[in-house]
Amino acid sequence: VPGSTIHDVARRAGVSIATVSRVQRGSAPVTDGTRRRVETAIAELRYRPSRLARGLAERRHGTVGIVFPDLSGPYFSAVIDGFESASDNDDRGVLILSTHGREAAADRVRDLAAAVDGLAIFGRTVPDETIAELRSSGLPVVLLARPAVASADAVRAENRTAAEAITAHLLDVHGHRRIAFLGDPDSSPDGAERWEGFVAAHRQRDVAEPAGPVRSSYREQEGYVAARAALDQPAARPTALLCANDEIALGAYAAAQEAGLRIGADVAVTGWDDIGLARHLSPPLTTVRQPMRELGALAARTLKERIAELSAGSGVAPLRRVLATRLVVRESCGCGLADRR
Amino acid sequence: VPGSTIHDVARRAGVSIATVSRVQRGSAPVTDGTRRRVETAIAELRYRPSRLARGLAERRHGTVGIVFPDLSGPYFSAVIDGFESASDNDDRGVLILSTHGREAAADRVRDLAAAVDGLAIFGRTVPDETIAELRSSGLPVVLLARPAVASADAVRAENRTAAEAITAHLLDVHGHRRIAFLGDPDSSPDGAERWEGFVAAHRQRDVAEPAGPVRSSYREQEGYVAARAALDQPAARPTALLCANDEIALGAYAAAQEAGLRIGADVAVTGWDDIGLARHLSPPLTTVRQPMRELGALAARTLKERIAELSAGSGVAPLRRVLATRLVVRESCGCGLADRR
DNA sequence: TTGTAAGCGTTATCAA
DNA sequence: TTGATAACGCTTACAA
Repeated sequence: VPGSTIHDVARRAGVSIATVSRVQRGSAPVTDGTRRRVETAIAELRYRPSRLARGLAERRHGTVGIVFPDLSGPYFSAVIDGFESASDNDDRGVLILSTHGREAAADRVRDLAAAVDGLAIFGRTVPDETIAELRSSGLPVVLLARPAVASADAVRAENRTAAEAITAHLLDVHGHRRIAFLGDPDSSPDGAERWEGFVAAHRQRDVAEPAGPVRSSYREQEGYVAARAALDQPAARPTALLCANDEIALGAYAAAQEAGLRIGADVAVTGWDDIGLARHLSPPLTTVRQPMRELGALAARTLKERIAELSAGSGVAPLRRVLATRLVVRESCGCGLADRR
Repeated sequence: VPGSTIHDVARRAGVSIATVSRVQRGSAPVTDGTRRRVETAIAELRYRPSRLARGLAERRHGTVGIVFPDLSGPYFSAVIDGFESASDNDDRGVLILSTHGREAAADRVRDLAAAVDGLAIFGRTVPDETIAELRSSGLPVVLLARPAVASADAVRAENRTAAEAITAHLLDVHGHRRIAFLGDPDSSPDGAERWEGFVAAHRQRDVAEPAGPVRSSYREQEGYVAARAALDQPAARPTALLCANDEIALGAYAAAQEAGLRIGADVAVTGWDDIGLARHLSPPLTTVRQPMRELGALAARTLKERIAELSAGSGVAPLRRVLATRLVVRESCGCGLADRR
């Protein structure tokens, strides 16, 4: 019985559509007999209320959205996983959008915004003004891995201190004096903060200011190219490569091996994220672990709360949450060299 | 001006709502002057038609859905990426749902079905009858990595022949006679077919029938446990581990190393999927590559076509598409041992 | 406890 | 070229 409506059910059960509505959402008392008749009709007709119609009447979509710059790679996948899991408990649909780095993103995001009760927005996918606009229309928005803006909530993972820590490790423990930063401070807020921490660690010590970043997107392929370029400086070849994420580090592994350099011994390499593969590499990758799944989950929970508040009508200050990250020392930095096979 | 409606715009522009609708969707000719007034009003009010209302009137949701058993791991993430990319070109929202292996899945899927114009369903997330029910309600459904059912379209990657090929490689090239299959034929159609190919390869040759599968989910952790169990048979320790996916193989790597076995030399290990990390392992993993991103993209394109046909009203036979997979021989099977560092 | 009817914000059909 | 107005399928006062 394809696409039966509330009217079909009402007719079949010999009641009004109001009663059907009451039965199926339990919003008001209904006599046992009536309820049974309605339930039977619902079952027989396989009736499911139209989400569109219900949403229109209730003035809510029953969905939340999440916007990414890109969907590939373990990082985003972990965030989605966390976001979906947390939303799911709340029986909300999850709409997902990737801007694919396009410029026309703002428009698609506005489109998406018109289809959800709340929106999580990642990094630099849309300009600040779009976010402000969304907020001013009353839509709950939580920002991910991105500086706070307007009255939107913001959750992110700590970058600066961890970047200082990993740089310090290279500088102090292993005595490196020429470390190259592989990544792009301009492409993402995360990248910028990691770069800052990197520079700060140098300044806090009495060592030469580091050279500018060797630009690379977060992809392995570009990481490889950047690492080659960095390593191809006979005069001042860096002795360590601090990569802005693990995928870049992967590219660096390949480049180093090609150059006949042993990772850990001849050149140190570090990553960021601690994706699943990091500990399986040889040598295992020293990196910074960030709680990606938790990031997504927290965003979803925050959104849920805000949506609830909207009807409750309380006015809480925007959330600013920074999740802890932690240095994971393995062997690619040069630690535990003796253990290497 | 939060949440202005078509009426607000009409009032402001001094026209009827019908005219606003015509202007903003270009469905009928409108005088230049009128158009301009309406456009101005739209801009000033930042008007965006409600998707709910529009959907109700147009009888379409403007979204497609995709259902997974699980969202973690590189495999699903690649499929999502492909699916989203292909849907995006069509300006459709993508609703994503993970059943998390729960039994109550059917109900959530039916829920989701009430919110989309088409649905892609993965593996064994819902029972056949649910699929038939969905189809009979007229909803376009495409099945992923799953046997065809009812009138739903189905796309999947080839398993059996590839499983035969990789088993043959182990049997013929490397002369193994005791190969353990790590995975669970009962948990997914893919797993079942891989197991069948594995057994078939044995039967086609004059070798002993393989032992039953060593059960393992597709997770690294369980793969590790299964590999330990397999390797812990002093009497008849297998000389090769054929894993149902790369993550299980990862667990097998750990187990083998723990047992003091050199992978490739003392024990062969093979995987399935060719996830990014496979070639970065040491030794690099011999596996079967399947086009995961393409699988998702094809599902999305198929859905799009079916949805278009629905209004056009043509009645094509359900699609049955099997994407090619291919054996990727690296070193974990024992090949190129001399090159090993 | 149940029914009637007024929305919810669009699209689309008819007239004018 | 424009404007009324009837759907679209549901929720929810308000009456009975």
